[in-house]
Amino acid sequence: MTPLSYALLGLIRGEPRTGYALRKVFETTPMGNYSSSPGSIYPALKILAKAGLVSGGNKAPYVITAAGEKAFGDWLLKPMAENEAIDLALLRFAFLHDHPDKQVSLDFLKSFAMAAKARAVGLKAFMTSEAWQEIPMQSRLAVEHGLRTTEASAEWALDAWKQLAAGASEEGRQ
Amino acid sequence: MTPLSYALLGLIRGEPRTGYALRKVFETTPMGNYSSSPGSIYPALKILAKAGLVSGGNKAPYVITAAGEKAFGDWLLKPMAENEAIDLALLRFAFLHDHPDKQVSLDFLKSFAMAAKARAVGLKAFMTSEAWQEIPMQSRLAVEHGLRTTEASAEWALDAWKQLAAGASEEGRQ
DNA sequence: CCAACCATGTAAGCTGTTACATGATTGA
DNA sequence: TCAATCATGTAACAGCTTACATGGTTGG
Repeated sequence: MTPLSYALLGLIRGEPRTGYALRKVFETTPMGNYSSSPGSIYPALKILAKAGLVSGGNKAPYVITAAGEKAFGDWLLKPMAENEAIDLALLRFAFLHDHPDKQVSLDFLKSFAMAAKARAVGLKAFMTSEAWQEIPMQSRLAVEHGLRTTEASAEWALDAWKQLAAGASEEGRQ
Repeated sequence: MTPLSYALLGLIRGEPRTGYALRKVFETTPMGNYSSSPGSIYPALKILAKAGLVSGGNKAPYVITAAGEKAFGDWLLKPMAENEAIDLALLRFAFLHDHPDKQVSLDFLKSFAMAAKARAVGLKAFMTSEAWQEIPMQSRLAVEHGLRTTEASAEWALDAWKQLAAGASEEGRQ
C-alpha cells in the first residue's frame, strides 16, 4: 500500500468513482501532488482490486469493499509518527472528516503538532552545533526555511485544533 | 541529471569527497531528505563520472571537472520556476553561496518569493471556488495548511533577502 | 460531423529502496 | 584482537513518468 493507494481508496470510499474521475480529482484540486497520469492510476487501481479492497472497475465505478473499509480505517486511526511525511499525515487528516468521533481528529492534530515541534527542535539543535558556524550564509538560510515552514505547520495544527473543537461544541449544542 | 546528481555535484564542487563522505552528509545534516543509501549514491556517482562531470573515485575522492563546473553553473543560475519543487529550489539557493556576485542570490530570492506567492494565490482561488463549500472541514483545514506553509516560504524569502542585502553592503564597506 | 472529452490500457525506462555482501583500517 | 567505522558494490524490486495507443460518447 503506497500513499497513492490510500489516496485512491479514501476517495473511492467517499463515493464510488471510475479511474478517470479519480484522475480528475488529482488534476483539479490541491491533491495534485499525487500522480494523475494513467500509467500510475490504472495499475494502482488494479492492485487495489486484486487485493480485494475495492470492487467494480471495467468502465464501472470502483466501490470500496468491507476489507477496504477495514484497511483504510486502520491506517486512518494511527497517530502521526515523528518521521511520517507531512503530506501523508495531511492526507490522513483530510480523510478523517467523516469519522463519527471528532475526538479522533483532535487527537490526531495534537500528535501532528508534537511531531512538527520535535522536528523544529532537531533543526534548532543543528543550528547551535559546531558545524553550523562553518556553514556559509546561504546554506544557513536554507535551513532557516525548513525551520520556518515547520513552525508554520505546528501553529496550523494548534489553530486547526481550536477551530475543530469550536465546531464540535457547536454541534453538541444543536 | 536528477536532484540527487546535483546535490552530489554541488558537494563535490565544494570540496573533493568520497562516496562515503557524501553519504555522511546526507545522514548527519538537514540535507537528509536525499537518499544516503549506498544503492543510490554509488550508482549516481558512476553516472556523473561516466558523463565526465567528476573524476576520481575508486577509493579516491571525487573531484569536479571543468565540464562539471559548467553544468552545475548553468543549473545554479536559472531563476526559480513557479512549478519548481521547493526542495530543489532551496538546494540551488544553498549552493549559490560562493558565487562571486551576491546580486545573483538576491535575484534568486526575489523569484522564489514570487513563485511562492503565485502558489498561494492558486490555493486561495481554490478556496473561493464553488467546490470549496462542499468540502468537509478537515479537508479544508488540510488545504489551509498548504497555504500557511506557502506563505511562510514567501515571508522567509523576503527576510532572507534583507539579511543577505545587509551582509552584502557590510562587505562593501570593508 | 468533428472536436472535445470520457475512459482505459501498456511498454520502456528512470530513480530509488532494501537487503545483502565484501574487505580495509583504526582505536581501545 | 575485536568491534566499529570506512568504503564500495550489486541484485531484486517498487513506484512512477512519459509516451503511445485505443475506442466510445456527447455537444455544438
